[in-house]
Amino acid sequence: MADDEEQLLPQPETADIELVKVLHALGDPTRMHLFRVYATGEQYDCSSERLGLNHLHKSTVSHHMRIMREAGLASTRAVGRNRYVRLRRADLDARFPGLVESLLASLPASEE
Amino acid sequence: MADDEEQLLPQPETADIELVKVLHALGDPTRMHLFRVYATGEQYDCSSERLGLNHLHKSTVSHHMRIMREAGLASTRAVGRNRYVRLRRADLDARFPGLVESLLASLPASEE
DNA sequence: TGGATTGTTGGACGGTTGTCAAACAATCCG
DNA sequence: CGGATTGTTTGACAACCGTCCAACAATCCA
Repeated sequence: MADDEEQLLPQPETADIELVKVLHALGDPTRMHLFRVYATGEQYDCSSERLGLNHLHKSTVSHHMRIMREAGLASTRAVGRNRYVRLRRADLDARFPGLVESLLASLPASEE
Repeated sequence: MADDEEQLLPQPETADIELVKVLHALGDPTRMHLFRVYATGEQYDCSSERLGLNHLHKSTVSHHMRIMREAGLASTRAVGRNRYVRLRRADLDARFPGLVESLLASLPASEE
């Protein structure tokens, strides 16, 4: 019954992204992992095995996605049954110049 | 009974500072406020009215100090009854180049 | 149409957190 | 010495968080 389905899930405006909320979102190992994965610039659907979250329940992953979206870190595009998530890199760079870059540079070479 | 009292409270080695713990510590409005205050480079004792935390109980302030110290953000020097706290700027810069700078640049001009 | 797939929502549960208050410890000083 | 000062520790409590499960909704496809 789908027409031309493709909608962006609600997210804060760039100007409304708060640093404390961003840091709170990143202050969790799972979401920090997602941040690193998303930073490749690619998009992922939630169940992608490339996310490396196979040990977590799908509802838990959905929960983390929502936290990151509401913090302004991630953008989610709904297409059919899938959700394509990407890092809001340009928006974050505009609001917090240099932050994402230094965060990525601060990550250990290998996570596991 | 004090001899030549001046001891550094236990804190993680620079190499042991973890990014996720740092971000978790900063993901709280009170500690983010302290981070900004400490970033001036000065030192403060815990009860300083310059901290702008007069609305919080002293034990609560002590609690936040401990979180920041254990995360590797702050260093506390005990002198007599006072605790002189400062940001571990050099250590943080060494471990996470550019991070503190971009965080400070990302803070709103006026907090309140 | 009807089963399979994908993700969200609600509830439940245990663990963590931010806060205050009271008691304590250490220090300073008159 | 003994009271005042400064900060820590412990306990309590409500709120929040990460997780799972079950139920649900929406979509895809045979």
